[in-house]
Amino acid sequence: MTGKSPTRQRILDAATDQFGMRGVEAVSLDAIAAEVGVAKQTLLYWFPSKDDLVQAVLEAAVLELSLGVEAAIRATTDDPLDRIEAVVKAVFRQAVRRPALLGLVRELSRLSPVSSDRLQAAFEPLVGRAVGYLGREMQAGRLRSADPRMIAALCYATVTGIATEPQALRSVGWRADAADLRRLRTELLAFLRAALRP
Amino acid sequence: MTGKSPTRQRILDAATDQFGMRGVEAVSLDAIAAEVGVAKQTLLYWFPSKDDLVQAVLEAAVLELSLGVEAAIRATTDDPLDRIEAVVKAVFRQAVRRPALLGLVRELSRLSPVSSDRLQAAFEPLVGRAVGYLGREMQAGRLRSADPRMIAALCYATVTGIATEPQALRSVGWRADAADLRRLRTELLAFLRAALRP
DNA sequence: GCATCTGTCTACCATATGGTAGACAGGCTC
DNA sequence: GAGCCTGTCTACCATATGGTAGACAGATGC
Repeated sequence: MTGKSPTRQRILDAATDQFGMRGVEAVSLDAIAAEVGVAKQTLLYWFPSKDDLVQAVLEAAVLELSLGVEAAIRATTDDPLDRIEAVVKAVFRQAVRRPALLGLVRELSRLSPVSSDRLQAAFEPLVGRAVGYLGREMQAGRLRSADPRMIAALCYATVTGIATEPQALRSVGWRADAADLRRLRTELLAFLRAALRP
Repeated sequence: MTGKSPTRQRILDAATDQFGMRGVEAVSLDAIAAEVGVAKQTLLYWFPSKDDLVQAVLEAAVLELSLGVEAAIRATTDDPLDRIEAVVKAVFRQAVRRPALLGLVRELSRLSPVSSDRLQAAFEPLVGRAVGYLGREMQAGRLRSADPRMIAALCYATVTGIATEPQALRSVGWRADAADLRRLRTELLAFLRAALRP
């Protein structure tokens, strides 16, 4: 009943990937079960309904993202631009390791208002800290002065957009290999630095 | 058989909205028909299959976006930052008038490789012009020098992210009313100017 | 007046989907 | 070794979905 069953974990992983890449409503329980190599009823044994599965996926994803970001923040200097760079790199690292993670956030935010509220509540601590931090650094003159909530939104939109739209980005000539991804990350960091410098 | 039937147009509009907001696979033909106030068979009369409807929606959306952007470009000065601002404003205007338009692009890019290729082909002319333009302006020293393809990707990701994720943005304190949207657009323009200035 | 065409509808159908009921195999307790 | 718990499965079921077949009402042409 705890979270330690390997079957449960494999279901969670597969669901995260498929939900994030194709959308929650577009993925059937059968599809997830087939990918795991298990009967649908096994899946419903671990997660009594699709909604339970979605919620479990959400919690795991938020935890994973939060831990990665917090670790990145702790491991860097005090300079806000360095910190932001560290966070972006951490998010990118996770997006590479598991491309569906950030897409999942968007998918979940579009389901029901209930689901959207759950998502917002789950991310609130992380977001609150980020907005507070940006505000203080702006006041201290170490970042271009602006509305910190809006800047957080812009950074979020840019990073998420880049990290989750490989298909869409192909239409602007992006090649979707590792080298291009690295160059894109480099450009993104330069872009953010240029936009945020005081 | 031409595109002038009002019923056909209403179906197209409703499908654009629903596909863009909820995802193509998550929207049933019955749901679209119900919103239009028509029987599903009427829908299948105008668009023989769901895939036909998706393709028609794609073509109409690309046309609409392209026309708006081209008009904005023609109506502005030669300064690249002004031009970019005009394009962003045009895209925003369309995103406000029809919130699903940009979301639709992302949804379509995730369906099948076939659909993704159609999308890329449809946007190629517009994107090609934009990348060429950015490259020339960078060479002329009127924009910060960088890889124009990457910069196009970043601008696209930022604008699309902002314009299509109102739900997700609520988690960073965005309020989703008209005033907040205007402030967000203002910040976005300042952000882009700061990032692109030579 | 009558045939044809156009646009919409009702009646179905095969399949897929989320979910229920319950069988079964293996291990644990006593 | 009898009973129970755990994890997985097969067999169903009600509903929703994309799509087909064909009826019907009104306009058009001759």
